[in-house]
Amino acid sequence: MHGIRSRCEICPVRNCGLCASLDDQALLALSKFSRRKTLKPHEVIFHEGDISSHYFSVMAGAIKLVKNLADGHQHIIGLIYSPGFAGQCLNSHHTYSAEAATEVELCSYSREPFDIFEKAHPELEHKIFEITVRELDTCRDWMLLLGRKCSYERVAGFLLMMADRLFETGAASPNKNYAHFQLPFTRLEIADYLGLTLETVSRQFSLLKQEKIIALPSSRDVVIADLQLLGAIANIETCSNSVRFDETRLSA
Amino acid sequence: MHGIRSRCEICPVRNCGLCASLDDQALLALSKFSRRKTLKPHEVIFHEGDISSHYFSVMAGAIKLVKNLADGHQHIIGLIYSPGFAGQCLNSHHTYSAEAATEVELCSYSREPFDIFEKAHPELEHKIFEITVRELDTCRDWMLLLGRKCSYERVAGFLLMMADRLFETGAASPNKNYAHFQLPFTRLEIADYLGLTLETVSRQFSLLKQEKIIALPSSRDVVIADLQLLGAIANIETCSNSVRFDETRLSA
DNA sequence: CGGCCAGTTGACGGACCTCAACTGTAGTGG
DNA sequence: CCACTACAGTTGAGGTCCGTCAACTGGCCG
Repeated sequence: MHGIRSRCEICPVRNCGLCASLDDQALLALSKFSRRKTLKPHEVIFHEGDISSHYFSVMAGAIKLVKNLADGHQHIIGLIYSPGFAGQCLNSHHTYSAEAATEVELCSYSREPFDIFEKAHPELEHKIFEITVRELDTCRDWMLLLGRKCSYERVAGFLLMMADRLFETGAASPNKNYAHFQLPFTRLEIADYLGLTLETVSRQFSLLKQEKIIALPSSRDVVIADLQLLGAIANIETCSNSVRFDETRLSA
Repeated sequence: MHGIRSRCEICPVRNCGLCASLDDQALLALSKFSRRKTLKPHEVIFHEGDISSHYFSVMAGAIKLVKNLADGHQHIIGLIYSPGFAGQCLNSHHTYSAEAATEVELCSYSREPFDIFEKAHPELEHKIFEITVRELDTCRDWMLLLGRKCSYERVAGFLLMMADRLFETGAASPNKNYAHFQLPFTRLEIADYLGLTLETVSRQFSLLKQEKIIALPSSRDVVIADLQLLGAIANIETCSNSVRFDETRLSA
């Protein structure tokens, strides 16, 4: 019991995740049906179609939400970073899969006791509600990207999102015009997130590099040299309106 | 006072919308800062960037959520039918616009009193939470459509969604293999919803018609002749894998 | 009748996908 | 140490789906 208690006290997301809404006493009760897990990249957390038996808090790292297609391709419909929450709240079955995108630390909660606990703690449900609303907002932004933007803009949007992560976590200063980070994804994963192929993603990386908007010391090592310009590209309204340097021009 | 009370009592969504979570007394309190509105198609409910001052219940008809692009194009990121809910719950400003898709009856609530009221009525927040979770689910399905499906599949998916509406509202029997309904949207609106152009939408309608999967007595009057087949097309995993009849084949 | 708008259909070009060859890096084993 | 494999990533060639532009049809209304 004491062990559980102290486990939560040193939790990295005690004050910013789900649990931030709970006092110590409630947290202790919650911890009784929670379990900590560490996963390696690509380990499956739950699978599309499975019965939803647990909820998950992301304490460190990131997980990806995936819809699988019959031909082996997949589409990534969401990324959840720490502090984050995943799980099917109303359905009995999962409508998508989840797997570790990086090395991940999770806190898993058995669904039934959690649901009961949640009813007794409206502040917890409110917290999950907040998370869901934000998720819906980013999901709708992504719909615009998938529905209306060309590959160049999509990749720019993706890199911008990655850079924003740095600022959110305080790992970089938002008023600077550059950013530097390690990509935790392969070109294929990025493609599956952007609705493109890995070749197209690679080409757009190369273009951005040639335009000196980014630099690639190695393929996973991204330096954004001009964040403002990248932002302008990502928000360009239509592809044809944008003045951009494509392969035909470069080869001319 | 009595007028307001009786107004809610005859409300078509009293027992299925937001208010279904409330007893008569709470409903009376809510009605004090609510107002009923009727809008014609294309009337704007709120605009992207505006301060969010109201929430809305959709009592009859449908509204569309829209992101506008600089070039005059727009992308429809969601449709909300009765009974439904719209409004920006956490942000101070709207991140998208909303307008009447059909003739619409709304119930609008001033945001500040509603937020206070909601805190005192967890069952209301729970209801909104439920609606948000479902919205997120359909949003993620739509991401798959936008990211991975070809125009033929998208249009099939759209028509299927329209048909599902009939079954949900009880206007048709779900075990039948056909459906018949009036489209409340122009080809352009459908295109803006599917991330296509109106010409492409029109072509796919024509293809489906030639395949005798649908019939079009008039352009807005859709008869789905083979719902199962339409469903199979909509869920086809990749475009290239699908055996479908395209223009090249038809012209051969 | 003419004007207007929604919708259809055709011709053409371009962006992206497919297939394929190649490079670079890391790991394994002789 | 080098050969060999395996895999991520890059780059090229060619084809196709869909967007663009344009002409045409049909219904509606003054």
